[in-house]
Amino acid sequence: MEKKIIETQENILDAARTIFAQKGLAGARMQEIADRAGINKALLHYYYRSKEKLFEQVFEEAFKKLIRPLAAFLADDSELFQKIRNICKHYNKILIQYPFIPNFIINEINTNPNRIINLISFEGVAEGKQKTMAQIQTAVKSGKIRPIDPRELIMNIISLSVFPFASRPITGQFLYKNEDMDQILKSRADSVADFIIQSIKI
Amino acid sequence: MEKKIIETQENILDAARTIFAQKGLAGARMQEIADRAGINKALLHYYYRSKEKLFEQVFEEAFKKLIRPLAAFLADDSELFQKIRNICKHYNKILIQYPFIPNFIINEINTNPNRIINLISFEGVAEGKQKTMAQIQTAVKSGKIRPIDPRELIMNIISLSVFPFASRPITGQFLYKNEDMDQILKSRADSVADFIIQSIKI
DNA sequence: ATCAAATTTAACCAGTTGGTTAAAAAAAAT
DNA sequence: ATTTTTTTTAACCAACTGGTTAAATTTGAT
Repeated sequence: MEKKIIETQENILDAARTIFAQKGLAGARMQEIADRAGINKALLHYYYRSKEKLFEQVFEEAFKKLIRPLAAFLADDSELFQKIRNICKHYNKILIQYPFIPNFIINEINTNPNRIINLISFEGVAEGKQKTMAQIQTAVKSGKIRPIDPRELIMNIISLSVFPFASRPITGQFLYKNEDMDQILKSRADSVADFIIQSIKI
Repeated sequence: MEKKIIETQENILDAARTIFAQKGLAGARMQEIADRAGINKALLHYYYRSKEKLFEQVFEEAFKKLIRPLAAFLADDSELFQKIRNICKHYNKILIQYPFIPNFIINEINTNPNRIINLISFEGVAEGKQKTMAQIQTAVKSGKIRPIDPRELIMNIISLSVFPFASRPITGQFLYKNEDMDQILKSRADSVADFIIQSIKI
């Protein structure tokens, strides 16, 4: 029995991820999620009491998928340039897999800013941030890299890693008409890190 | 009489911009838009036949606000570095004014990809793109800048200019707790251009 | 004062949506 | 074979939503 239960639960979550990411909380329909999961509405409510509960689970899971690895990379002991390469490579990999997460999160937090409250102060993300910021400042002082505000550098790394995926429906059309965007986005992994390092190194 | 009409129309559009940007097409309520415009629902429908029509107007207007200046800057004859500075400065200025536009557009195109069809092949944006891409390639060949794929450079410029605004509710919380984000985003205008130019110049 | 346009009031409607319920049926566990 | 759990069926409901209507009222222009 266990397997069937887990399978159904996973079918529901899969469907919910797709529908919520595409249409948001307000635009998603429980009936559509049920259809896509291959079950009926009654069973959907049997597993997840309400749309809101289902959404929260999907949302939190998606949020963690982005913030956890960031926290991990920021907290580790790699040398700065290597750290930058690691983050770029990892975000590229994870966003190839789940390209709709950034837009999904940004949009839903924009709609309901309260949602971020439960998720800040998250699993040592603050410590990692402090650590890497200190690392950047040291690199600046020792003359390893050009002067730059640490937070701005982190912002630039995230922007370059994430935005091309979030804006794909538009920039893909605008810059790469009908070409294989998957391939293009994949190939950015290394060049983005190079772009950043080139900018800060002396 | 004319003035009142225009004033009411503008009140409606203002309200619609705010509500649609915050909640999207699906999440917005006509009643809420009417309330915010200081009128009633009957009058709202008297001016704009349907939610969809009202939304289309707001959406198209927002889309143009981002794409037109991009097309203009890409098409003009400035020297490359100056062009980069121009785009960064202009997007910074316009996004300080309308910070919710990027997320609004990205999200709504993601929800309904058909919306982009009417808006591509837009006011010579393709020509501008070609022109600047050629300019970048020339700069690479002449040894003025390091080798880089022109489209990737354009993507990086847009990413660095736009993403900090789109992701503000999250990155603001994460990187700049409780600080004056307006001031911080404003101050990026020049440093972003420097960051890019530093990366590509020889 | 008169006329036309703008705005309000308030009731109404049909369709949709999240959610419930109870009984039956199917599947799995014992 | 019996019991328990999962799933379906199908009908139902209350709340909400976009949109309409018609009459009354206000407002501005002439």
